[in-house]
Amino acid sequence: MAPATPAPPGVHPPKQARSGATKERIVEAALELLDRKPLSEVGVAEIARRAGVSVGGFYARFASLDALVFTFENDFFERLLGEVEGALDPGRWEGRRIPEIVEAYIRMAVTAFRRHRGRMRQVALRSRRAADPAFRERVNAVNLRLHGALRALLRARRDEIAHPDPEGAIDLGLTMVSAAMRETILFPEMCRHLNSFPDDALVRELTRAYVAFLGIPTRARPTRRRRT
Amino acid sequence: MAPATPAPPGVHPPKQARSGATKERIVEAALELLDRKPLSEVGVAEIARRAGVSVGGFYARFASLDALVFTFENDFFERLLGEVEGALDPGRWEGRRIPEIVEAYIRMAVTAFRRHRGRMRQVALRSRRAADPAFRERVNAVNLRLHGALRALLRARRDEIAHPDPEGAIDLGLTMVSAAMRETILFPEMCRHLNSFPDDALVRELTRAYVAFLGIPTRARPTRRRRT
DNA sequence: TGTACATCAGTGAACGCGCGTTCACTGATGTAC
DNA sequence: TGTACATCAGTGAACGCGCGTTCACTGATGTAC
Repeated sequence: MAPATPAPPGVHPPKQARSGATKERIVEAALELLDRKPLSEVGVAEIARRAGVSVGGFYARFASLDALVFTFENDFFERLLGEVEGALDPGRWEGRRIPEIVEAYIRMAVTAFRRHRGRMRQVALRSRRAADPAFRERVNAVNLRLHGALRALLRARRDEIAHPDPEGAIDLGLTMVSAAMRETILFPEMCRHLNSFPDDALVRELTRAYVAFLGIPTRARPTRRRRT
Repeated sequence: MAPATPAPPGVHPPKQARSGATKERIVEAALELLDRKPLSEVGVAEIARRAGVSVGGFYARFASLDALVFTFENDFFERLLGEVEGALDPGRWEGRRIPEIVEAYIRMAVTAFRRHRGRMRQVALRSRRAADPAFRERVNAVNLRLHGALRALLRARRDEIAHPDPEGAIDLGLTMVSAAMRETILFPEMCRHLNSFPDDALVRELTRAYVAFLGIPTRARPTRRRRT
C-alpha cells in the first residue's frame, strides 16, 4: 500500500532527472499564474503551456489538478509553520512583554501575506467554499498551530492584560488582526474606499489595536520600530 | 432602448399575476439554498426544482442565473443601505458620543450578517473572485456608502479620538471590525479553534476593540447595553 | 355567453461549451550482455 | 563499443461530464367581436 518513496499523494515520483525538472517548472508556472488570478480561472492547459509541457506531460507528473494544488499548499504550510513556530519559541521571548511579541508576530504575518500573496489567496478562497471538508480540516490544523504559538506566549503573560476576559480577548483580537491582514493585503480591491497603509504602518497600527484591545497600559508608546 | 416597465436588467417583467408568484418562488428557493451552500454548488436545476418549476420555467422569468443573483443582491443592497443610512442619520446622534454610535453600528451589522447569512456569504465570495469587475464596483459602492455613514459621524467627533491619526484609525478600525464579523459570522468553520462569542458578546467586544483603538479614554465602561 | 385568436406561462429533452482527464503513440534514457 | 530491449518522459487530439442555456411544444389566460 505505502509507496517505496514517500511521495505526496497524487505526485508521481520522478524516475529520471529531467522529469524532476519538469515538475518544478509546472509548480513554478502555477504559482506565477496564481499571483495574478484565482485558480478557478487558470486551468491545466494554461499551467502546462506556461511550463512548456503538453497537457499529457502535466498528468505524467501529477495525478490531477487537485494533487498539484495540494502539493504546493503543503510545502507552503510546512515552511510557514516551521518559520513561525521557530520565531515564537517561548525560550526566545523570556522576559519580553506582550507588545514586542505581538509586533513580531504581526510583522511576520504581514511579510508572509505579502510574499506569498497568490498562494494565500488561493487558500483563503478555497477554504471558504464549502465543498471539501478535508481541505478545511487541514487549513484549520495549520491555523491552530500558527495561532496556538502566539496564544501560548500571550497566555503566559496574562497578568499584563487588563481585559476582563483575557483568553477571549486574545482569540478575538487574533481574529480581528488576521482578518484585517487578509482583507487589506490579499483583497485590497475590496476596501479601496478606505485609507490604505504601507506595510510598516499596518504592522504598527495592528499592533497598537491588538495591544489596546487587550488592555495593556501604554506607558511607553509601543511605537519603536525594529528592522529585522 | 429603455423598456416600458423599468425592470432590473435580465428579469423578464411578468405580464400575468401567476408569473409574478413564480418569480417570487424562484427567488425564495435560491435564498434558501444559499443559506446552506455557496452558489457554485447550487445550479439552476436545483433552484428550479425547489421552486417547483422546470428549468425552462426559470428562464421564462430570468434571462440567466447571473440575472437572478444580480436581482436579489440589488434588492438586498437597497434595503441594507436604507436601513443603515437611516439609522446613522447625523440628526439622530446629536450630542451622543462615539462609543454609543459605534455600538449601534456594530449591532446593526452583526444582526444583518446573521439574518442574511446566505446572501452575504455569496457576495463575499463572489467579490473576491477576480472575474467580474463590474460586480466589484457595485459592492465597493455599497461599502463606501455603508462605511461612509459611520465615518462621517466619527469624523465629526474627532476631538474624542486620541489616536494620532484619527482618520486612518477610523478606517483601519472599520476594516478590522468588518473583517472580524465576516470571519466569525459568515465563515465560522474557519476559526473553530478559537473561542467563539455569542452575538451580544461579539457586539460588546468589537465595540470595545474599536473604541480602544481610536484611543478614547474609557471613563465609564462603554458596556451598558441597549435593546432596540 | 360563446367562439376564435393572440399572447403569456411553463415543460423537459437536447444542445453546446469549457475544462479536467485519458489514451494511443513517439521519442529519450537507461540497462543487459 | 555496439545492439536489443525495457522503462520513462512527453505529445496532443479526443473523450466525457457537468451545467447553463435553448427550443419546439403544450396548456392557460386574456381579448375582440
